[in-house]
Amino acid sequence: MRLYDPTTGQLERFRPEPGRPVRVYVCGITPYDTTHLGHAFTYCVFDVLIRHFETTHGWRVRYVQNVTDIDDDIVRRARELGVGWRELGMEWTARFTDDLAALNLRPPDVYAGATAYVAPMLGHIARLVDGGLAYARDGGVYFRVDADPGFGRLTGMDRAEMLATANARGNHPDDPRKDDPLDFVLWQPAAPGEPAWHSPWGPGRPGWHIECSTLALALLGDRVDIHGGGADLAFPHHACEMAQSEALVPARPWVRWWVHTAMVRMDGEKMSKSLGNLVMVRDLRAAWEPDTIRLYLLRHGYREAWEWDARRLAETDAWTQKLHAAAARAPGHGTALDAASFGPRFTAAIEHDLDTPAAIGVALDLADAILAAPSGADVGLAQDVLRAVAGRVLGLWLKPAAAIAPQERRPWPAPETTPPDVAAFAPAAA
RNA sequence: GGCGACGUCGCCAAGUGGUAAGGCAAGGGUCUGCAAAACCCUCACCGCCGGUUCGAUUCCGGCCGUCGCCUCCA
Repeated sequence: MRLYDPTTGQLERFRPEPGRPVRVYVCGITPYDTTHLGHAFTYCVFDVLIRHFETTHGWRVRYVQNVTDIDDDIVRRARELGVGWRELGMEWTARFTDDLAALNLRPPDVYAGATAYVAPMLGHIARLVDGGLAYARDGGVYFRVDADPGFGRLTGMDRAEMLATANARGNHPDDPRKDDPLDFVLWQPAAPGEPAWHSPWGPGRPGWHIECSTLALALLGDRVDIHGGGADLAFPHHACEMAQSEALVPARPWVRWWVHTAMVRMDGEKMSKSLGNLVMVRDLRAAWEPDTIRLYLLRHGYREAWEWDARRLAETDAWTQKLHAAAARAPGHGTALDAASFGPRFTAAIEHDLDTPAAIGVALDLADAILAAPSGADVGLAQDVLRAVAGRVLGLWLKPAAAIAPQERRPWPAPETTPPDVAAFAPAAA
């Protein structure tokens, strides 16, 4: 398969490492107000990629996704709402996974909350400190960006540029605890009343970036084949992950393939929590077939930013009707419809940098052929092809939501979590 | 400012070194008591300026414009 490699800027041939499963890590959500179309787009893209690996190539895939279940935003929002941060996170995570399961997304093999991996994170942080790559100060621990000459290379920026930019933007370049404005937090000291875990540096909670490094290292080993996420994570999140992880493992590169999905816009601006311009999957589900939502997402290439457009969604519904009608047509016993060319055409589209828009086009052509076949024609084999490409790879249900049996859905597990060491911190809170 | 992406008919959008799919909208028509639906037909020299070439919308350079990222973010 040819897949865009941001380190070379070109399409490169992807293959698994011999004798190993394809190790896929996709950065998950921070659950406090999800799931908007942007989230759905990202996870849907990786769902098709993984389905293609498993179904078309027969490769074994080990898929890990995290949940940032402890975070400033969660703590803040919980306080605003007067609910527990854990309950808030669990509720939004459940909504997220329910939305994705409704859209027929394959669950990860391991779905892990950051809080379930605090202990190994502390181990990693300690190793970074011991190695001189990080320093502890006033209860916090910071990664010394200086220590990694290649820091930020993923986005092609050099250090001076990042520094100049950060300073020009007035982004806390003079946090007294940090040696360098670009240094980032590995362990954050907890304020009184906040959830906290014990650490050698005092009560606190993990920084954002370390969680993904630790989860990937713990669950996928020293190397990741595909590390994915939204394009907005490329910097700094993935740059920081890379710096940490490559300081902890010998593998170079630690990640063989970074895959970033483009942003979804609304009214010309990125759809994001902070702007509040969100289209929620939950709301769409009330009005449209799951297949329509899936097709609508996948009709956009994963590297091309696109704009939310209700009219296009409505248009896409016509595709759903066509595909459903083709899948539901009575097979017949007459002359068999020759659909042999559609499978290879479909696969060629997917193999070309996951060109889902083109792949959908092939599926629609196939549906046209099935529907246009003479009355009584045997379309059974053609329908098998349709189910293979549009069903198993694109992940469509190929039938209305009302016809989907409960046991056909693959619910996502609740993420693993671990409660904070409240007892150790409670006195300070009081 | 730096890095990156993009700029194709009113809107959305595919695509190619040899004069550009499709959808929506619009206009015309068939049908119909009128209308709707359905079906048929019509509708673009591809941001601007150079260069390469027999020939560029498609390749290269510059410009203009839009968007994204630059420690909240899928």
